[in-house]
Amino acid sequence: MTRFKRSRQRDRIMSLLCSTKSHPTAAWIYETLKPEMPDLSLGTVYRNLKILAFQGKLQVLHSGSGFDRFDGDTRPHYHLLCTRCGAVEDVDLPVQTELEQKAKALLGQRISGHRLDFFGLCASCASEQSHGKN
Amino acid sequence: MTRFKRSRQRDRIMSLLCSTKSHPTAAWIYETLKPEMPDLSLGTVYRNLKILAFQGKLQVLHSGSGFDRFDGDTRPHYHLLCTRCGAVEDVDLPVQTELEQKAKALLGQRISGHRLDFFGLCASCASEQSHGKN
DNA sequence: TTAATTGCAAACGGTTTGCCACGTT
DNA sequence: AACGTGGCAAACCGTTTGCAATTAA
Repeated sequence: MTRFKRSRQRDRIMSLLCSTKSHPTAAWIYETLKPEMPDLSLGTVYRNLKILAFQGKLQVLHSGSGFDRFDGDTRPHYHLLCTRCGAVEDVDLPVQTELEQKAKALLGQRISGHRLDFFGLCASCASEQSHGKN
Repeated sequence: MTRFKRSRQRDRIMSLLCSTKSHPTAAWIYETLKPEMPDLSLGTVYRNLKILAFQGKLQVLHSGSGFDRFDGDTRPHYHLLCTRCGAVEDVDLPVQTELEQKAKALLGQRISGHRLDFFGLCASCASEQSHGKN
């Protein structure tokens, strides 16, 4: 795993990730690509996601709901985790750099980053709820 | 699972959790209690952690490092996730309520909470590193 | 030609669960 | 007596991995 060769599968996984804002799971990527790549295997999806993460071309999101999600947007940004359906939505709040300053004031210079996740309802669950169709 | 009965095992798991700030894993709890409760099983530890979480007597921390950690301190507070050894440390930064206000300004009233984790070195890894004993 | 990549299926590892005996109320 | 709980072991499920065949460079 030192010098990577290109592969159809990896290219396609990356382009799919860049074309969506849905922060997909490995299973969703697999199922989405399966029709156009009938031989694709789930192991290949996982292997390539790992390589792409290692190359810094995607972010892994450990949402806590059991399975990981993957984000083709590698810029630091925050997320909303839907407490109803598990979806992940971007929150376009500027990165709050002062949080790390405050933490450093307490713990010293050993902070290297932070993650901030909001909990609540994604757009679609919120609209369903307000329409009373539970 | 409607009306709980007390049990030796659950009481002990809870008291152990309250006596430590180490945010233990289920496996650590199991191994720590095993000497004094030789018949204890890991399944029982998991079952009781789940019940205690349901009762709101502990917090589950999805650190993202594979296994969950459990926190007997149920007050909202922040954590430092050690990027070297996986340990979890408390960060006594007051809860930043304005973060949710800012998020609500962007997304509307569908935010119900947030979690903020810092990444960096725990106290013990930081001191090892500064002493050059890598 | 050489070494990374793939598909497949088996293995992994943290967590959950079915079963039946036991303990609590 | 009624029913939650415990121990045990098997099942679960997202993810990883060993292997032989394929493919990129």
